[in-house]
Amino acid sequence: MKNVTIKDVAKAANVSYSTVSRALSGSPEISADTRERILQLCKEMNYTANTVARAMVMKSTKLLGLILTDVNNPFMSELAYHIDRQARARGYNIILCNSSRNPDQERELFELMIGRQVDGVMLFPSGPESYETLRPYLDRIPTVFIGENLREVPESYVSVGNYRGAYIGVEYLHSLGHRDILYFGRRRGSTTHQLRAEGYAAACRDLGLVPQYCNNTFPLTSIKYGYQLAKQLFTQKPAYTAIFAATDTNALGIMQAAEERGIRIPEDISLLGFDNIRDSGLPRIDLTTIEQPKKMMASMAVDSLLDKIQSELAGYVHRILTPALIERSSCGPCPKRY
Amino acid sequence: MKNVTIKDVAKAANVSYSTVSRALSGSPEISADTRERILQLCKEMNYTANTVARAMVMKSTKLLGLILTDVNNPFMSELAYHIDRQARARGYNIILCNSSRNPDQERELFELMIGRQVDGVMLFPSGPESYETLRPYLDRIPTVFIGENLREVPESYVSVGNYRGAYIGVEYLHSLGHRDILYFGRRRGSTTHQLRAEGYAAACRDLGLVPQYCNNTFPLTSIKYGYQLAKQLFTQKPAYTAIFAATDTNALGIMQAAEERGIRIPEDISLLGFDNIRDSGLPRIDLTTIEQPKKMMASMAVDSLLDKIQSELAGYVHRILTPALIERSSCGPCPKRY
DNA sequence: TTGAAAGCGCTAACAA
DNA sequence: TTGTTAGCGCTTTCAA
Repeated sequence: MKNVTIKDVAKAANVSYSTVSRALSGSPEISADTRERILQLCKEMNYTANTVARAMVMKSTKLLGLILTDVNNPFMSELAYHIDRQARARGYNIILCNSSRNPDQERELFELMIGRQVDGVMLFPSGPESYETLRPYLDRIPTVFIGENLREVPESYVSVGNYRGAYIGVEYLHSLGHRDILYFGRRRGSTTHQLRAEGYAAACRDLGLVPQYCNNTFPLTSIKYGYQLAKQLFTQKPAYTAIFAATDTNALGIMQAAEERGIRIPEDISLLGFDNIRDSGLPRIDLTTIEQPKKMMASMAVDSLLDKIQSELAGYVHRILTPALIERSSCGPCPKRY
Repeated sequence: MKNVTIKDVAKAANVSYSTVSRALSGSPEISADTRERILQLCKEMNYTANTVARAMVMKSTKLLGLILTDVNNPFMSELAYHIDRQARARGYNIILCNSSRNPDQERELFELMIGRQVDGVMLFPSGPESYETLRPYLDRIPTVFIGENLREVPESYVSVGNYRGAYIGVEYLHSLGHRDILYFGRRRGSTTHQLRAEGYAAACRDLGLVPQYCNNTFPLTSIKYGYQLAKQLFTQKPAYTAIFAATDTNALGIMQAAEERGIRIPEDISLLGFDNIRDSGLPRIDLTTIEQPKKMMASMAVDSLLDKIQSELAGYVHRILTPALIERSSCGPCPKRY
């Protein structure tokens, strides 16, 4: 399994190994003749440049760390896919790690990334406190936060306009005739949730609606918790004709609870999600939702990070992408009475 | 952004840098005194060992390549999650790449992995021909194939018992009273599909059933193609009471087409899938299916690969895991008449 | 128990 | 245009 090195090629070509290096790097300080000869030889000998050795002297591994809470989450796996593509297009590869939403692991992973000399890291923070716990590392390695909106924080991030997304969601439901819209699943301690809830509240105010909430008291957001919350909610008589779920996962939980209870969507109540995870487009689910432009987020995250790496500037950039409404079949006109 | 090196620590501790190296590596050739002192100093100075430099001399990066066709596929993202966890538990990290089912990219990625000196690679092959096209690399770098069953090939792989899974699927439908079972979505050119179809055929033979097929003529398997196929299928009068879909994605497409046509599942026809992707457990979908034990596959893949790396043995291992039936709500007793 | 020195495969400055 | 050499940060002989 011993690989061919630059020296082996040099010996075979009867030149010094720096000449080989020049041929490979496309340096102009070499005759076209020898270059051709050497390149040819490299092919024949099956030479593959040792990226690790190069990284040592170049002080750049062309490796980017991607720390997600869980690739298995459909939102993040989509992000991961596009991040890989975009990074590769720019000559970088990805080291993927899952923090499992564990702040300790998150810290360990940063340590690990630094040891691995990655050129930068993209982080899907496990919570709003990640910024604090990772503070010591942030000026040791270029970092871009992604997904979770870290408001007022002097670090680069890319995120969707959560406030705006919630706002247009309410506008949409209002345009369908709904006047009593329940906001479902707001979770304390998540900046993203706060922003969405604020957007909802603002839209209600502007449209003259009375905000109603069903808050998520669980420590995180998942279909299961959404289901449990909704099950409880549905024991009470509804004072709303539409539910705006804080996330698609919440919406999926609501769907399940509604089905069990014989509540029809959208005939009895309209249901609007947020995120547009892959699941939401599945047959039988077909959830109307606010889209996070994941491909664009991935692009922006990689670009921001590479900018940061290349410019060595100490500054930061917040990129907020525009959310869009995806109309499917879970929202309908407001029923006459309930 | 300059990182502290072993030399900096040595200078501060007033020892040679090989002494620092010893302290860090837990070598016994050092007094407990100096070790403590140095370790303490490392902490204070925020020293993080440079893994790249270590890799050069150790000739091991502790990095594993993971080449998937698409992390965004729910089956693969689940695999990726568990592979990361298992690899990390054993001191390795993952470089993730997507081949997008493109054989050229697959080749390039192997080249890339070799250049990066990964200790081994796990490959979800883009097709049965991957084995051939990647042939030249397979003895340059330890490789384990995963997911797609490469029958009769002298390379290590981990896979599920596809034949067996299809067999128990038919048995299950038979036990519900079904006698006319359509096998849906078999695709030419996929070994996995061949094995499943053979298992189906064998079970039919053993149970005295007449096999019926609806083959997938598209170049790959997806919900969309499953839907198109099913839409076409449903224009004809059914001669079956149950459909065994070759994959869960096919089954999801069938569900969509059935819904459009007013065909109820499982009242009118029973539907059985294969894979147990995350989608299948979603509310409203709740597909009965044959499970691929993904966590176990991930474990086995990592373990097999590390075995191969450590033992330097030229042999290969095929690990075939046992599939299991996951009962949900898409299969029911055979209706009296149709 | 510690230090000195070689070397991993490569790039780049300097010489020829 | 080509060769020589130092050095990236580390591990590991070999000497002291």
